[in-house]
Amino acid sequence: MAIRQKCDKKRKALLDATLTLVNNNGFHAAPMSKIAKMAAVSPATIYIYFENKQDLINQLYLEIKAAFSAYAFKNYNEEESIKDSFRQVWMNIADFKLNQIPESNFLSQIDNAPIIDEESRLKGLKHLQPLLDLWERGQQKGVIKLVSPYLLYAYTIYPLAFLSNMKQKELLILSENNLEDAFEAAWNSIKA
Amino acid sequence: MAIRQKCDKKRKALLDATLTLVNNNGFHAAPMSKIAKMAAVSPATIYIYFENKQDLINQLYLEIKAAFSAYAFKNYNEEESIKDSFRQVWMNIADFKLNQIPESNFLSQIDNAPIIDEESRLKGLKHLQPLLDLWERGQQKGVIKLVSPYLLYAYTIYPLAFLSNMKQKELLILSENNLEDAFEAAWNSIKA
Amino acid sequence: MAIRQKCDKKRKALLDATLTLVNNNGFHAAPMSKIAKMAAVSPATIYIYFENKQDLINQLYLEIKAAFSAYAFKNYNEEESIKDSFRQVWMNIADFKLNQIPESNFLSQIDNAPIIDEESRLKGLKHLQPLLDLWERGQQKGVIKLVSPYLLYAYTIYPLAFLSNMKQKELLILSENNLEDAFEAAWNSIKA
Amino acid sequence: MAIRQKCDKKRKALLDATLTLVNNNGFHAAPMSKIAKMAAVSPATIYIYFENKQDLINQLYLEIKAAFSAYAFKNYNEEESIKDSFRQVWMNIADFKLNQIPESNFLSQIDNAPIIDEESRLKGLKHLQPLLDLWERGQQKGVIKLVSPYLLYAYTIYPLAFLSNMKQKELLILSENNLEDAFEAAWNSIKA
DNA sequence: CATGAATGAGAATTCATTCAT
DNA sequence: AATGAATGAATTCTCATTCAT
Repeated sequence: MAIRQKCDKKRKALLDATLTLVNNNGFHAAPMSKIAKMAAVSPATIYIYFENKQDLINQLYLEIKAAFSAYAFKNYNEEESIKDSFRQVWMNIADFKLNQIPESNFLSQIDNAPIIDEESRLKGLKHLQPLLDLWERGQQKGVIKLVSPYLLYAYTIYPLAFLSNMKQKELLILSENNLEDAFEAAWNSIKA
Repeated sequence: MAIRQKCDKKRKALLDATLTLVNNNGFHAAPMSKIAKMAAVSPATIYIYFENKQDLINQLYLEIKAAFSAYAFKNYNEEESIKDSFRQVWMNIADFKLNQIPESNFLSQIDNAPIIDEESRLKGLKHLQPLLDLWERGQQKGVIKLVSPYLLYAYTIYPLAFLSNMKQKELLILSENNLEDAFEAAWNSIKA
Repeated sequence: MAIRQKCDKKRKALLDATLTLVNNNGFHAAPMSKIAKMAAVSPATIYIYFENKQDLINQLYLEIKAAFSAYAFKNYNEEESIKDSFRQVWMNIADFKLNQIPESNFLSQIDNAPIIDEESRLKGLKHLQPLLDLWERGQQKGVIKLVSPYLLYAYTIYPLAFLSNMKQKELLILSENNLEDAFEAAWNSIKA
Repeated sequence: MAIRQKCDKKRKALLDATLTLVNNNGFHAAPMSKIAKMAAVSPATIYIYFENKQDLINQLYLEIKAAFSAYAFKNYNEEESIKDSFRQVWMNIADFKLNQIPESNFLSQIDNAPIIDEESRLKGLKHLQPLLDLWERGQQKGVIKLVSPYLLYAYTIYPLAFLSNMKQKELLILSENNLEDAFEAAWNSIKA
C-alpha cells in the first residue's frame, strides 16, 4: 500500500534552514522552533528526520564536509606533476572557501567551537586522504618539505579560511591573478 | 580610593570563569548561573560588573585581545632588520597560541562565530597596528611582497591557530627547531 | 464472515502491549507510539480498533475485569454450604491475584487513580453480583454478619491485593497452607 | 545582608497544589504549569524548591507518609493491653483514611502505580515500626496469630483504604458504632 | 556592594491524533 | 484495513535578567 514517503525535500529544507540560522545567529541562537519555521514544517517533524538537535548539527556538518571534499578533488588528476596536482586541489578549495560562503562559514564555526563530538569530527576528516597521499608522494620525490602534513595544511589550505573571511568583510579583493599569487605563496612555504 | 568599591577580584573571577566555561562547553552552554557559581558569586552580582551577557563576552574578548597584542610585541625592537623584527613578533605570537591555550581557543571560537558585535571585533583588531607598520616598511624596502596585509597575515600568523589546535589534539609536536622551520616557511611565503 | 475484517489479533496485541507498558512504566509513561511499536502496528492502526487512548484503556479495563470475574466463579457451586461456596470464590480470586500478576496490577493501578471514567468503573463492578448474592444468602441464614457488603469485601477480598503486592516484592511467601490460613482469617472477620 | 528567604510558604503551596491536582486528574494530568499556576508562582520557581517533577512527587509522598505515621501513633500508649493499644492505632489510621481524603487518596494512587522509585517507597515504610513491634509483642504473648506482619496488615489496616473509597462514593456510611464493629472484625481476623 | 529568590519567555522534545495514500 | 509521515499543542525544564533586602 502506498504511504506518504519520508521525503528528502523536507530533510534538505531542514538542513538548509539550520545552515542559514547557525550562520546568521550562531549555533547558540538557532532554536529548533526557528529552524522548523524556516523549513516550513512543524517542530515535531524535525524529530522524524533527526534524533535531536545534536544529530541535526552532526549530519549537517558531515554533509558539508563531504561536499567540501568532493569539491576539493574535482578534476583531480594524479598523473600530473605534484605541483600541478596540488594547484588543482588548492584552487578547488579556494573556490569553495571563497564562493560557498554559508558552507564555508559553517565549517569554520563548528571547527572552532566545542559543539560537535569528536566522532563526527574524525569522520569529517577522512575525506582529505588523497591530499595527504599527494603530499607524501611529493615528499618522496623530494619536492615537498619533510614536515608533518599538519604543517603543510596549516600553511597552504588553512589560510584560505582567513582570506574568505576578509573577502566577506570586503577588506580584500581576490582576482584570478591574486589567487595565482596566493597559490605561489602557499607553494613557496612548503616546497622543499 | 573609597570609591573603587567594586572589587576587581570578582570581576576577574567572572572573566576567568567565563573563559573556562566557554572553552569547555562552548558559548551556547555557558549560562550565567554556571559562570556565577564557578566565580563563587551570586548571579545578580554579574550585573554589577557587566551590563549583560553580551557585555561580559565583549569585555572578555577585548581583554584577551589586548593581552594577546601585548604579548605579541614583547621585546619588539624596531631597530633590527625587518626579518628579525618580524621573527620576534611571530615567535611571541606562536608562544601565545601554543601556550596560552584557553585564551587562544577563546579567540578562535569567538572569531569564527557570529557571537560578538562588529564594534568589539574592530576594537580588537587595532592593537596589531605595529605589525602592519612593520610589514609596510618591509614592503617599502622591497623585502616583503607587495600584497594585502591580510594575505601576509593569512600566511604567517593565521596558521598558528591551526598548529595550536593540532598540538592540543596531540597530533603534532612542536620543538624549538620545528618552530624555527615553521617561521622560515612563513617567511618564505611572504618575502619578496 | 468477510465482514469481520478487523482482525482480532491486532486488537489483542494492542491490549497486551498496553497492559505491559502501563504495568511497567505507569499509565503516564505508556504513549501510543510505544504501544503501537510493541504491538508491531502503526500508531494510526490503533485508531481503527479504538476511538482514542481513553477508549483503549477503558476496554482493556473492562476485559480484564470480565476475565477476573469469570475466574472468580470457576467451579462455583451454589449447592454447597455458604462457607464452602465462598471458599471456592475466595480461592479463585486469590489464585488470580497471586498469579495473574500483570492483570492484577493493572486493576490495582486503575482502581486507585482517576484514570477511568465512572461509567466504565461501574460496568466493571457488575460482574461480582453472584458473590453479593451469596453473601446475602449467608446473612439470611445467619452465618454472615449483617453489615454492608462493602465491609465484607474490604475484609475478605480486598486484602488479597496487598498480599499479591507483597508476594511480588518477595516480602511474603504464600504456600497452600498459608492460603488456607488466610482464608480462615478472612472468614473469621465476617462470620456471624 | 538581608536577602529574600526561600520561604516555606511557597514550598507548601506547591506541595498542596500537587496533591490537589494529582488527586483530581491523576499523576499523568498534573503538569508543572498547572501546579505552578495553582500555587501562584512561576513555573521556574518550582525548580528552586524541587529538583524536578519526580523529586516533587517523592517529597510530597514522603511528607504525607510521615504525616500519616504521626497520625497513626497519636495517644499511643504501650502500657495498655495489646488489643487496646492496637485499637488506638487502628482508630487513628481509620480516622486518617476516612477524613484526610486528599492525603489518603494520594497515597493509594502512588502505592499502586509505578510512579515512585523504590528508595522513596522504602523510606516511607520505616515509620510504621512501632506497629510491627506491637504486633510482635502480641505474638509473643500469644494473643495474635503467628503469621507474617504483612498478613496482619493486609487484614486489619489495608481494608481501611477500601472503606475510605466507598465512603467517598457514598456507598457506605461509617458511624462510630460501625467503626467499632469494623475494628472488631479486623481484630477477629488476627487474634490468636 | 552583594545577594538568593523569583520570574516570564523560551528552549528542546514528546504526545495523541490525523492525513494521504 | 493499514500505514508511515506529519503535526499543533503541550510538557518538562532552563535561561538571562530583575527584585527585595
